[in-house]
Amino acid sequence: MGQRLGYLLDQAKEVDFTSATGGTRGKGSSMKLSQLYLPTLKERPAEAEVVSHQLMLRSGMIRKLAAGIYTYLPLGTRVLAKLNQIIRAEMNAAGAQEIIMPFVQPRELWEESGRWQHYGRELLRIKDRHDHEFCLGPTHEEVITDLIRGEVRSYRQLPINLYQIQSKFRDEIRPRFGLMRGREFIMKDAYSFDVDEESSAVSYRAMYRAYGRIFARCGLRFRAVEADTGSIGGNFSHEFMVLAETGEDTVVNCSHCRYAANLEKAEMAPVYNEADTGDENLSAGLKEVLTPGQKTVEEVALFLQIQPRDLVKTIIFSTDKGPVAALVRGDHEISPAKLRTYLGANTLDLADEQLVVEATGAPTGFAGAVGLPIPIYADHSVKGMSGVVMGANKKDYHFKNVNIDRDVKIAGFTDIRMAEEGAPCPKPGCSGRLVFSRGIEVGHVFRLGTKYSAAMKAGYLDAEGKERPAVMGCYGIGVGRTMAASVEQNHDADGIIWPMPLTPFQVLILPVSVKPGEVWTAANELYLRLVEAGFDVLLDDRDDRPGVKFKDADLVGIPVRITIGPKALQEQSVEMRDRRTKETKLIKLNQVVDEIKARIRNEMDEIGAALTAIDQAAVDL
RNA sequence: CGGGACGUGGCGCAGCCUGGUAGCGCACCUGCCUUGGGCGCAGGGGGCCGCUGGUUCAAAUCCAGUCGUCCCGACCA
Repeated sequence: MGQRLGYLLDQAKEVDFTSATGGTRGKGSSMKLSQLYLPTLKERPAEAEVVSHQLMLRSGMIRKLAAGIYTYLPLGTRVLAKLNQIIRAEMNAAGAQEIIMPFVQPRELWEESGRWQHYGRELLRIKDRHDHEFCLGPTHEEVITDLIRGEVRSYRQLPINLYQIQSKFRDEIRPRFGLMRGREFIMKDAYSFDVDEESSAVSYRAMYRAYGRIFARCGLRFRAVEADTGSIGGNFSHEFMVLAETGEDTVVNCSHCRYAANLEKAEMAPVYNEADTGDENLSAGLKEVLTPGQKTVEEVALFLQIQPRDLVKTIIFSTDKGPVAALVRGDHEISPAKLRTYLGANTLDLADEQLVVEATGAPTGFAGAVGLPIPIYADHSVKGMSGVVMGANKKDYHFKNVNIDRDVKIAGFTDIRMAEEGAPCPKPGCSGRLVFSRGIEVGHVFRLGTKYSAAMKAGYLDAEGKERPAVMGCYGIGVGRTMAASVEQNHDADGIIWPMPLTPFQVLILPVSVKPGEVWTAANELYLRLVEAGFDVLLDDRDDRPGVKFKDADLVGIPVRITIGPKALQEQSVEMRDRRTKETKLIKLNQVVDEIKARIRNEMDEIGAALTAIDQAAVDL
């Protein structure tokens, strides 16, 4: 585990955003490709499915050791170092302090929080030689809370915010997609402790803002969205999503206002059942109809010759507060996360067959809300529906002509359906529509409240001398995943395209020949000059054919490539190529430094503008 | 954990159905040649065919078990 300290080693320099040049301070770092451990792959490794995984393997950034466990090679490590540098700068600026907590954690701590039982098989448990039980830390709430409770006694010592950049281990059911979902992965995690909710909200806003700055400084296109808190607990959270076509998550945002949420959480302005079913007579009474073996909405709709929207689905869930039923229109999807939040339940799972039979008296597929003895919650869109079809709680039967208001006892109407693209924005007065896009979750901020501090007795004495639990927040960034997300967002058919702030090197010098001669001499002179000027420079001094070097250059994705060939050199010129735009231009040797500076400044100015926008935006959380 | 697939030189794969000599491309080594987009020619090295057991005169190939890996689902930074 000693190598973990390696994260502290930081060769990457701080990029100076304030300088007019947008360049870097001091001398740049340098490397000759012949000395660099850079095993590139021509072919796609069979194990890699997603593009970031393929490209990071092919470009020699990472190698797999076991399922979901990776080594970072020199180039990957350089990217990590730059990313970590940005994270540290922003975390420190936001008032957090860096620490390093143990990776191996004792069972007792996890029993105190109750998670030794609840965390499940994701928690990798091990025994030492004395048969004492430990786990590999999947997260560090327990350790940090233990640390704090030992030292913090007074409100005068709060607030405090501590963070670390460390490996975590989660024995994922199915690791996949390379760094996107590993079992061992690097995470930046921060924990804040405050005297009360109000102060905790201040800490939260500081982190929210810091996160925005971090991802903006990485040069990534991202969005902060409202999110569900899931099993970590708490009641308020945001996810930071890097936008990429290949993202696993759906990001919902408003076409007009700044509303944004993840799919399971996204709300819609209530739409009441505007579509009357037409033929059905409102006064018609309930009618039982035979629907042998017709279980799904599609089957029943087809069988009865109606539209799915004329049906109401009844879904049974088991929660820590007992079984409940949820009602949505046949053509709608339910969001379990919304229901769980609405109920204030800790757990909510789809009922198994046995519970469905117990609750409804019928096998799955025939559940209905009429006369159902458990609490029933319905989506807004169900309100006022009449003449609809619903399960009859009896095998092979459904009801027709159900009138919700008349026939069903609803415990509450609320928004529990999955948002749909084009639905009206939930913000009052906003006329926008919901738009969907794809994203990769790279950061998540939570307000935890006192869940852990209360359970583990991390309290302090307030001004009145009264013992109170500290109010916590926790804030994570998937560091390796952010790196992968950058590749997902920035690549083309030839390889990676690094954003300037994360790139392992800013400039690649590619002499067409390394035989003694003018080309080679010019390449070396330029190399020294660019390093002196402060750039991070890689020199491809390998004695290979130019084609090989060009292919590797594109694969690895250094943003600026300077090609030195005999013809242009006659004119005291070299070729400068922009990896992103593929623009190529001849520039004079004595212009190279200025041209590269301009190129870097160009990209940094965009980032600067994004930062300004973040700083000026109101954080109305 | 349920469903699917795959383990054959460093990488990508064929061979397996129909048992008998382990093969191709890339990479690697030597020499020549070439030098602006993964050149060309010649020579060469490297594989317990994931592992264990069974069937057989004989197993990469058939059978059983086991381990590993990947994909789809339920979970997550």
